Amino acid sequence: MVSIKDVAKKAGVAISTVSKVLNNYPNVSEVTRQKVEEAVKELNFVPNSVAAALSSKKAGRIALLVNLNVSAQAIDEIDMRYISGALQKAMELKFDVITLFFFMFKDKTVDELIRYLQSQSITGIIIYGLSKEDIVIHELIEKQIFKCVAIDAPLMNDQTSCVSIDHVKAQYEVAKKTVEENTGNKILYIAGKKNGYVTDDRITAMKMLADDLDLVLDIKYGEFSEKDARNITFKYGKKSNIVVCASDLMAIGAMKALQEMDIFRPVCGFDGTTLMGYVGQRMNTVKQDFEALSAKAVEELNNLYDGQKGRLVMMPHELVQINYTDIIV
Amino acid sequence: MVSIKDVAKKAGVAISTVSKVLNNYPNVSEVTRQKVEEAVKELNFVPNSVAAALSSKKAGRIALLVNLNVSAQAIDEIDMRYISGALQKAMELKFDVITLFFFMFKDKTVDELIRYLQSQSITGIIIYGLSKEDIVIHELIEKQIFKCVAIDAPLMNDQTSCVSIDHVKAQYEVAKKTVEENTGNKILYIAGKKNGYVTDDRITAMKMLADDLDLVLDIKYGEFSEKDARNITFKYGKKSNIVVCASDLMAIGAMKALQEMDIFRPVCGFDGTTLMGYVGQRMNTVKQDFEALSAKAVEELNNLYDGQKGRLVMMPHELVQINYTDIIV
DNA sequence: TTAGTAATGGAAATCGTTTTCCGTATGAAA
DNA sequence: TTTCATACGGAAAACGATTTCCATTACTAA
Repeated sequence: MVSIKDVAKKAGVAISTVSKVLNNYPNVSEVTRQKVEEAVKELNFVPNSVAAALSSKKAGRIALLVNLNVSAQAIDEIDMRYISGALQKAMELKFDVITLFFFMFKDKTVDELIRYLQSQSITGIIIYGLSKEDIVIHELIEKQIFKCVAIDAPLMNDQTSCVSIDHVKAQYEVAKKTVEENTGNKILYIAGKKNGYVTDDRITAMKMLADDLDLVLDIKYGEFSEKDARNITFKYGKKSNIVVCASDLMAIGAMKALQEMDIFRPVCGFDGTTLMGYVGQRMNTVKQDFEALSAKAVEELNNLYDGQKGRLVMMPHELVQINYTDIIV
Repeated sequence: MVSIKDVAKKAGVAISTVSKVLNNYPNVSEVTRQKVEEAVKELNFVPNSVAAALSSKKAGRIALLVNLNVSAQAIDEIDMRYISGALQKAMELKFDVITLFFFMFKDKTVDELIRYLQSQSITGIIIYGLSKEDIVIHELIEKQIFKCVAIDAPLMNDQTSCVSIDHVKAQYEVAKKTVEENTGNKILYIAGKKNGYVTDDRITAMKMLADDLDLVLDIKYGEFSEKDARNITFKYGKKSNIVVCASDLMAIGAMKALQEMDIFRPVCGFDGTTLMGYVGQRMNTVKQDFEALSAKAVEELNNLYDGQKGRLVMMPHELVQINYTDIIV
């Protein structure tokens, strides 16, 4: 294995000089820089990131901390897309990524979690799927030991940023559009899990809308699952004119229930996932670019490393109308 | 951060002794071992795995090398389950895992890939989603630089094991059952991607079955996607009595096409994914325990580290019959 | 008692970087 | 020419483990 030492020898400079070139330090003359870069190329040198992580506290080893939507018997396209977007961007920015799941730390204390992360020389974290009940993670963020970016959870401090779409606005818009395109003022809103940040935002939006358009709003909580939405729709669907769901998966569940009850109601979804392929009727939904969101999160983490203070980064969303045949054929 | 040095001091022994205790070396008396373990507990010491990886060539940093089924507009529950199973087991066995995707190394040479892995101090690899066309990965395996476990690809050498279900047997069984439960001898087999290891195994099975039961077999290749299966079924479904698919997702596509053509054909799937929830008709399928497969792969990698030679590890599968209502309600 | 061997613990080198700190060279200003 | 500041490059100490090799000690056998 070719090391920095070999490069130094070949270029006829000291190890430290090579390191400076590699990390874009200022105090290197153009001539030396050239020599080093040539040697790097000739030897096909790739720095050992493990060694770098060990010696440097600011080297970019980051953890992707994911809360899988396990309870929902869901097909987690969304998780996958978040992960993939983050990994791609991380590679681009030369971060090392370790993917971790919440369930791995069930019954662990913050301190245990911190020690684990430190044992991995991790200095930055990207979190998603966080709900208000995940106390340990919240404690972790508060301690500000690591640089942190939360996706879809409005948590900010000096070391912590948040990347998210405007869930209030998005939910408001998509629901408004659906209401305006149809008739009736009795809305069944199938919300997500209680105490989810996203859930609460969207409920806020629905209440605003109900106020603005003089709607009667019936809110029911459920997992982000087809099953829960289906059951809720069976119970309460008949009494309403329109069903608004907190996810596309839920929308499908609602549609299936309606179909089985042999009644029609406009249904509105959220997420814009490829699940849309399974939709049996036309529906409005909010399309999120999950890859872009998580990529942005990695970028923002990079900004934090560069000394920027934590902040809220808003990403755009898109209103789309889905029709079964649009997708599949 | 508490280091091995602190533990040594607290226990009143040398650093090397602590390391020996930690790694279960023989030459340590019971008394010393006790002292050290006590110190570890009191200080809440967790060894820094990055440092370990740097100093030791046998420390367990492994890469999970995944070929995402991107082309298929698929919802990759399967990928997710593979990854999650592997991560869990890896954590149990104290491996560090880095998750990598094939597409990250597109247009890269083997040597570049090797250098990258070495730069990460990676010594073991788990691969899945490998097709016969992924030349670089095959070269990587042949070089035997890393310990390797391939899932669903029968590649073995001293450093390489394979973990898989018996795809020939499974495909044979599930198709046979479906044929026997129904009438007709004209089978449309919607195979997976050409040059997939799994695809070829299953085609072998179908040919055997055709021979044994005197069937007329029509084989069509496609991506593991709903769309491809749907299109194929549109074209060739009518001419056959039974449709056998290489995945559940494909089975759904086939069913939808049949539904749209307003004809009925028994359809048989493969995988036993939660996609089953979307099935509109009863179907037989092969249930794979993806988590168990990838967990086994990690175990097997561990065996390789222990000096075992590469080998083939067969995992069990299960024949199940799915009905829409079984799943959702 | 003595020699020889095995069990045990410790000192120090090593892994491949980063980073601090210091010395020298270079140039400009006096 | 001398002086001083600045730019540059190098030596060496981290980082936190593992591992080799050597020095004890303890024990057995003669």
